[in-house]
Amino acid sequence: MTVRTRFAPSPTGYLHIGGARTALFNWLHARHHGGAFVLRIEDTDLERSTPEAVNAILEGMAWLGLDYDEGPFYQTQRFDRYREVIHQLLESGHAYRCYCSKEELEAMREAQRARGEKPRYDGRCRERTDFPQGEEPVIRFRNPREGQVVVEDLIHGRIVFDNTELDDLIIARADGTPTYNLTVVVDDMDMKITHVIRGDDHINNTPRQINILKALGAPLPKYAHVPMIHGENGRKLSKREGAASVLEYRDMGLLPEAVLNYLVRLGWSHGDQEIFSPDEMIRYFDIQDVNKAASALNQQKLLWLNQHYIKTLPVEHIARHLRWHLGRLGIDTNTGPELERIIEAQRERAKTLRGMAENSAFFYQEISAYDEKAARKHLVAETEPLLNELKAAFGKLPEWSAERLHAVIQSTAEKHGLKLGKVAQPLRVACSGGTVSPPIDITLELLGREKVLKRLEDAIEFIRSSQL
RNA sequence: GCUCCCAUCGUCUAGCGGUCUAGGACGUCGCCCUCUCACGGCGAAAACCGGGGUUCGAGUCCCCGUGGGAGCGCCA
Repeated sequence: MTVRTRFAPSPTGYLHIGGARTALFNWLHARHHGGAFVLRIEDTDLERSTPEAVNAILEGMAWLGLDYDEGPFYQTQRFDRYREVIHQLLESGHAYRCYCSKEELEAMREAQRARGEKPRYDGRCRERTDFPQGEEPVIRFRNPREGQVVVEDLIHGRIVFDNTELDDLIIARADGTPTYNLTVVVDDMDMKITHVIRGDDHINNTPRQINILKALGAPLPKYAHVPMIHGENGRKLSKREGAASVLEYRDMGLLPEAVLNYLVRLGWSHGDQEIFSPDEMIRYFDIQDVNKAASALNQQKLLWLNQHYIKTLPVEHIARHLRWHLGRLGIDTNTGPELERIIEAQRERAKTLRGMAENSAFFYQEISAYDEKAARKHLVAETEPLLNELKAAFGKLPEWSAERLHAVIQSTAEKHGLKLGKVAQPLRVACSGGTVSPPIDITLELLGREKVLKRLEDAIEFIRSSQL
């Protein structure tokens, strides 16, 4: 039987890091087995679902490169089918109408809690034969009252639930709309899902879903419940430390390759290997190797991976992403050096593409203001003659190359009995606006003679005017 | 409260009864390289939650405890 997995987010928020990993594992499992990966949007909660969230999910998946073979399917478009199944369940006696009011149910739960019991529906409408007028009933699934449900989880192993722990859950609301546990079951059945890979917060839903599946006479999928992801502090994921949209990771300047690599290593490993290309992930991934314990997010490692990919991915590939980030900063890359050359010069000193874009802005646009501290230290009276001298020498250079530039800087430093840094730093501040840039000779070469001379002139002017 | 899940360095993890004086990675701390920031190189500190079993032998299996987490909605 061919493997079929699905990712079934509810569009009530953005695609966060935990959801992204669930999607990734489903995708990997399907790809590894040459099966199909289905995307299903669980939007039955009309109140909380939004089209923006749907878009964020779709966009996030696209950015990560998690392509699906079928879907996106929307549950709101399948209400007729759910109604049909609910009827079927009613007909076969696997479901019944419940006329209990919300207040009544709340009172019941209250009493159970007071007795130290687990709150659950006691089945008081189970055998009811009268049909009160007025009240619209909900439909409940008639859960078996004896025996056990055994889940053979691919990650956790055997998990056993007593049916007495389960109650008769609502499968249709009073307004006739289906609830989660019903729609999941119907969809997984109809879409012939063979492997349900989801967060382990769903473990407790599994026996209920299995019972419904059995009542429907449907084959049972295999289950794999992946551990949760916690925030940096080891506690529940909060918005600011990763629950944010994966699109925010994109905006932050991360490469999808890095995010994917980071996510796959959260709860899964292949010996001591740290770096995985998508192809390698697909080749080595086995859902059974996934860990059982929750793992905490570690931004440092994510950034390290990002830097790794910035350093090693083909320059043209980085260029596509960097251009996008420069664009966001309002920078037109036609006004300066070739982007690929910037990347070669910058890739070893950037943790994020956004940082790289910011640090490369001076190649394309004028320096709006010198870094204050840097100017105070390097653009001072003592350095003015130095800059003057360099400017004159640069102006006469027969060839504008890093080698020639380096020679000039070197000899200037020697002539004044200075270490290279004493000359390089003022130059750097004058030409880049700050104290950080690629090696000075390369920076100058990339900038071009015209801009360098102009900026030296501006710097000299700056020194003079700040002395008044 | 009840049910279920989980437990190796700060973090991600290797380990699937002997090869563990517990390996790798991020981070941290030294040293080297160096025109800035970085990259890189070398090195160091750092963990089997506790207690009982099983076994010739336990990080690895079982039980209990402790500590985390999830679920218990006419949310998904």
